[in-house]
Amino acid sequence: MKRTKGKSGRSSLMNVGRRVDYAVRALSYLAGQPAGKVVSRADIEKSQDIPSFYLSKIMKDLVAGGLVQSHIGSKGGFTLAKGASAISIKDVYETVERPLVLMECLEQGVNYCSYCAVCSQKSVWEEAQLVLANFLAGVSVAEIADRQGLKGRLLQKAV
Amino acid sequence: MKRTKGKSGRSSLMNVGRRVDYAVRALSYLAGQPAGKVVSRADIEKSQDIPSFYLSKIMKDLVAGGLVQSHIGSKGGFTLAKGASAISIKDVYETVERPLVLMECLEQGVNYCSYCAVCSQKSVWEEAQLVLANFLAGVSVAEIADRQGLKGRLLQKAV
DNA sequence: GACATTAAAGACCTAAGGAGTCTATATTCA
DNA sequence: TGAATATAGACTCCTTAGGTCTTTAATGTC
Repeated sequence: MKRTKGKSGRSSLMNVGRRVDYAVRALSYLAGQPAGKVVSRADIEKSQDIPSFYLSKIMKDLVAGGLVQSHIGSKGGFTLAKGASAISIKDVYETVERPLVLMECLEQGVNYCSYCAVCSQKSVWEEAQLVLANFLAGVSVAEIADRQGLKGRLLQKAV
Repeated sequence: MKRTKGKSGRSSLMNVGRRVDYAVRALSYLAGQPAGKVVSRADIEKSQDIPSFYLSKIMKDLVAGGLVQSHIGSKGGFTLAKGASAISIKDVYETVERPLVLMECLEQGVNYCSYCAVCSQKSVWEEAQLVLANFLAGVSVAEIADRQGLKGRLLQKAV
C-alpha cells in the first residue's frame, strides 16, 4: 500500500487532481515500455499504485482522446497511440479532465457573470491561463518518462 | 440581479472560484475611491453585485490578511490598508483562498503520495506553479482598477 | 446615555463534484 | 469453450464552494 490515502485527499480549487496525476503516471509507464509492448491495466495499476477501477475510467478517457490505443481480449491491454514526445501534459490534462480554463467566465461569459463585457480582471485570468497552458504544452510525457523509467532501466542494463 | 447564478455555478478543479473574483472586485472598487474614503460593505456589495453575507466573510479575510483596514461602528466600513499597486493578484488569491499550490504533493509531500521522493512529474508542476505565481504576482489591483473605476470616473469628470 | 449603524464571528444549509468501488457486458486469444 | 481482458455505466461517500442568517461588539450621532 504505497499511496497515502489520508483524509486530506481533498483537492480543491486551483489544483490538479488525482486523475491527471494517474494519467501522467500511466502514460509515462507506457512510454517506458519496449516499442509495441501491450501492457494490461493490471500491470499499470500495480506498478504505479493506482486504484484499479479508477484507472479503468482514466484509460477509457485516454483512449477516447486518442492518446492511447486499447487492445481488447486476452493478452490485451494498452499502448501509446502516438510518440511520447508528441503528448504534452496539457494534452493529458484536457483529455482526462476538461479544457484548461482558469476562470469560468472565460468559458461561459455572460452566463457566469453579466459584467463580463466590462470586466477588467478577465484579461488577467486570460493571460495567466495562456502562460500556464503554454508551459504545460511544452512538457511532454517523454520528458517525464525519461527521467524515470528509462533512466532506471538503463542503469539495470549497465549492471 | 446582475449575477448569473445558473446551475453551472460549479467551479471545479484547476480554476479560480468566486471568492477570488469577488475579492478582486471589492479591492478594485476600494482602489477607485478618493483617498481615505471609508466604504461600507453595503456599498461595495451593491456596486459590485456580490452576495452580501458572502462578501462579509471575504472582507474579514482581507482584513486578517492585512490588505484592507476595517472601521467598525456607525459610518464605518473599509479602506485599503496599502497602496493598490502594492497588492498583487497572487496576494489576493492567497489571502482569501489558500497558498497557490498546483498539486497537493508539492505541499504535503509523502503524505499525499509516497512516491514523492522519486516522482518525475513533481518538478513539472513545481515549475508550472512558479510560472503562474510569477505572473499573478506581477499584476496589481491598481492595474485592474485603472482599467475600470478610475477610467470611468475621469470620463464623468470630463463631462 | 440611547440608539442606529456598522463590522466580526460563526453556525448552518445545499448542491455539485472528486475519488473510489463494483457489476455487468463484449471481445479476443489459447 | 473458457480465461483474460477492455468497456460501460451505475452507485456510494465525503468534502467543499457558495450562499444565508443570527448574534455580538464597537462606534459615531443625537
